[in-house]
Amino acid sequence: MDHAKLPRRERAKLVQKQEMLDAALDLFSEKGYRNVSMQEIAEKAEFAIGTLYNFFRNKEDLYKALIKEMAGRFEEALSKAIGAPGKEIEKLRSYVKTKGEVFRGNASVIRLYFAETLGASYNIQAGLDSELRERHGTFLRTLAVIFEDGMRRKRFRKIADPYHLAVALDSLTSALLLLWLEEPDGHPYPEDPDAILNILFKGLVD
Amino acid sequence: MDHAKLPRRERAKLVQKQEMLDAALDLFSEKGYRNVSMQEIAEKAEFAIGTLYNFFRNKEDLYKALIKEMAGRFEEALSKAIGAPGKEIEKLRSYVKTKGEVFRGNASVIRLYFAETLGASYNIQAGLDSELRERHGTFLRTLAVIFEDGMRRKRFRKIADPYHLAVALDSLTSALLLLWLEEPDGHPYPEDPDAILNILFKGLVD
Amino acid sequence: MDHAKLPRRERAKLVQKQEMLDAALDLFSEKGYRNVSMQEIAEKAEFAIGTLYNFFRNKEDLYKALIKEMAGRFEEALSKAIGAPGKEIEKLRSYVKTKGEVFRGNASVIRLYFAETLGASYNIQAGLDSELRERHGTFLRTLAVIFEDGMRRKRFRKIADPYHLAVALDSLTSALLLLWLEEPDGHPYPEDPDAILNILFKGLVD
Amino acid sequence: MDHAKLPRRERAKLVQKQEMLDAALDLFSEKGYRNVSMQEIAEKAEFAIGTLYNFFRNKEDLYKALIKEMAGRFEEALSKAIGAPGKEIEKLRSYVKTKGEVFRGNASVIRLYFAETLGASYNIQAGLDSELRERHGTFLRTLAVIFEDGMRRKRFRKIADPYHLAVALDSLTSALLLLWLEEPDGHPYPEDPDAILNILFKGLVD
DNA sequence: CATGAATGAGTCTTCATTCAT
DNA sequence: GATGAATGAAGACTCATTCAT
Repeated sequence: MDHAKLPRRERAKLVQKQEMLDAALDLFSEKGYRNVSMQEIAEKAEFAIGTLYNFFRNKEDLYKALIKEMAGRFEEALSKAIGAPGKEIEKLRSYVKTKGEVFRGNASVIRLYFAETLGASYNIQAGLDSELRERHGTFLRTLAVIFEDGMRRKRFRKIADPYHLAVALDSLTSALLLLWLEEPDGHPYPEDPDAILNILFKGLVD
Repeated sequence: MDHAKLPRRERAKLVQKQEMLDAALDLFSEKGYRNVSMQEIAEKAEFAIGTLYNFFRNKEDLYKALIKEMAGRFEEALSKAIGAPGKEIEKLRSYVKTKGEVFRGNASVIRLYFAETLGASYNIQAGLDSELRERHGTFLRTLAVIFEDGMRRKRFRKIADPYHLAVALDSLTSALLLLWLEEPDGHPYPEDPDAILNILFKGLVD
Repeated sequence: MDHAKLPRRERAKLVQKQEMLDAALDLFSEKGYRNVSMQEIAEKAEFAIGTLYNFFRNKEDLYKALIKEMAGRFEEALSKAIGAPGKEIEKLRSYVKTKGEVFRGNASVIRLYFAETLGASYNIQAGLDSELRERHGTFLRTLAVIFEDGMRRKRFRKIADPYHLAVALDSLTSALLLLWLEEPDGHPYPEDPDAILNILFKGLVD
Repeated sequence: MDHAKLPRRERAKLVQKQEMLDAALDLFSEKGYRNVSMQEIAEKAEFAIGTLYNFFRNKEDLYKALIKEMAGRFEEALSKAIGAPGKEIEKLRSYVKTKGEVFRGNASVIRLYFAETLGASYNIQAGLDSELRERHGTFLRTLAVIFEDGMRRKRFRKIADPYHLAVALDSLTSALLLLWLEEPDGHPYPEDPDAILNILFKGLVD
């Protein structure tokens, strides 16, 4: 993120690489891995195809770098959101809010992110897949800890397994974002985090 | 759905078509749309490739038929589960239970189903996509009606938008099934539906 | 070699395959393995490139088939030449004569044959290489047996290791053929086998 | 050949050029012309690829320089061997011995040498080819002169065309060296030159 | 003068689709 | 109506060569 001190040559290379990744992200987001050719990416990024191959060993390599970067960016933002000091409830509100902001600001790539994250990718052999799941699992556990903390401090009732609660919150927000993605007008992602959180906070029958 | 009365010739054709769809489902589930060739499907189904093309106009056509059939089968089971007469709570329990059973019994194809259903498919142009979403939307609205009914009959508290509740339940169960899919031992899908439903039924803070 | 009894379909396939091999042989002979593209071969054989790949798994496969066939044809002719009953001297004469005939009748491919046979091929990984050498080694041993027999029957003097004599005759005839290949007029391969054999038969100093 | 008197700058350049040729020789010997990239050569020689192109106009140019140098080195040694004063028989012994020594000391490049020399190179268009053959032809004629001299001085019987005898000796020694190259243990190149020369010196039947 | 990033033509290979038998 | 051989467009990747720094 902070390349300020690199020699000019190195900085230029990073810029180029980013241009390639950006072009690739746009195309993959729109059409999916197998429906985008290296030629296309090169053209969109305004480089020769050979230049692409000077930066990435092959198509898969480029894709992996892309997904990792994207997933990293997203999860960093979310981790930061739940990492700030404060009560558990505030962390959850921050999570819901940030997730909405981050994803709405990157609409074009969310589908790609979910495609890789939700266990439906046939594009890449082992490796990326497992790494991504690993990371997502770690994040879920961090989220679970918040529920756990809340329970220990008697702020939350022990209504369910904390990990299940983490999964519930994660999947619910993702599902709402996907709905919004399909029909931005029909299914707005709520501005008020509590509109979502109340599903967990308040009981239907209790 | 009911082929009993068709002339023998017609019935034989349906059997053949089903054999092709079965072979295709196996392969697509395992490797994804683009990583399966028509040749492969024909071989697995033990037909000549030309015969495949007598039944399906092209690869995409075959795929669409497949996904529709699969989604139809799944949603039929779920619709039946929530359609049986009974209290709302029982319907929800039945939904959670049935979803677990149906999906665990079709592990190999769930990934494919989610890939198409969760908004991450780049395989097929428009058409299937929207139809599938339409159906899923319809199902969600049916589910929402249950929450609405419960609220109207004062069995559920009005803690949130019924549609959001439907999305919540749908996404939560799907997420848990996906976790189970990745690590069948580490993340079992709960036998007791209430272990999941309590997340909605009982409030964390209330 | 004898396809007369095959069903018509099979025979047609063999004909096609042969047409491909013939086109490939011409091109490889002229330009070498790496300087010939599959596209070129397909065009010369008047098939689509895909058809080529229906007959040969890949370029290497096609090349191997080609070299094997060619080497087989050549060595069969030579084996036959030295296999006919008769005195050792007659066998050697027959060998020298036949080698001249066979190779002069296939001028365009000799270079390719020698390239693969004389240990100078960088085209194909292991496999062909060793198989070809194996066959050539076997042939040399058969040739050596003739010298051995001659010695045992006191028709030849024991002037050297029979295997060395086989190598000598084989390499000498090959070298003369290569000279003739370069300059057909300047270096005719002798009509009279004895012009060559006398180098072995009569001693320079003895 | 003798660079001692050149200005320092010039001498340094020659050293660089030689380093490039050495690296290239290693690689070409191992993998063949088409299977070695300029990048690889540059890396092995520890120069930038651009520098390579400052010394050689293109890949073919580099290859030609290489082959010429190598062939030159080999034939110089052999010419020297048969150029020393002495009886014809001694010259031939010296040739056989030297050829064995030179080639055994350069095992890794012999294949390359034979590939270019034995008429099986498809790497280089016209030019090198003919020059190399020219030189080899010249050498063979020099060798033939020895046989001729021996005949004129009644030391050799006139059993065959002197040029054929030269070809015979050249090809026989080469063939034995190639056999040794394939299986250094199974086919040793004889220590005693007469083991080879006797094939020419003593007659099988006479 | 050395450097090495950029270029893009050229190559092998796959596979959906057609159609003569 | 079934067959499967033939087709050729399309795609991933390589590498000799150039040229701005």
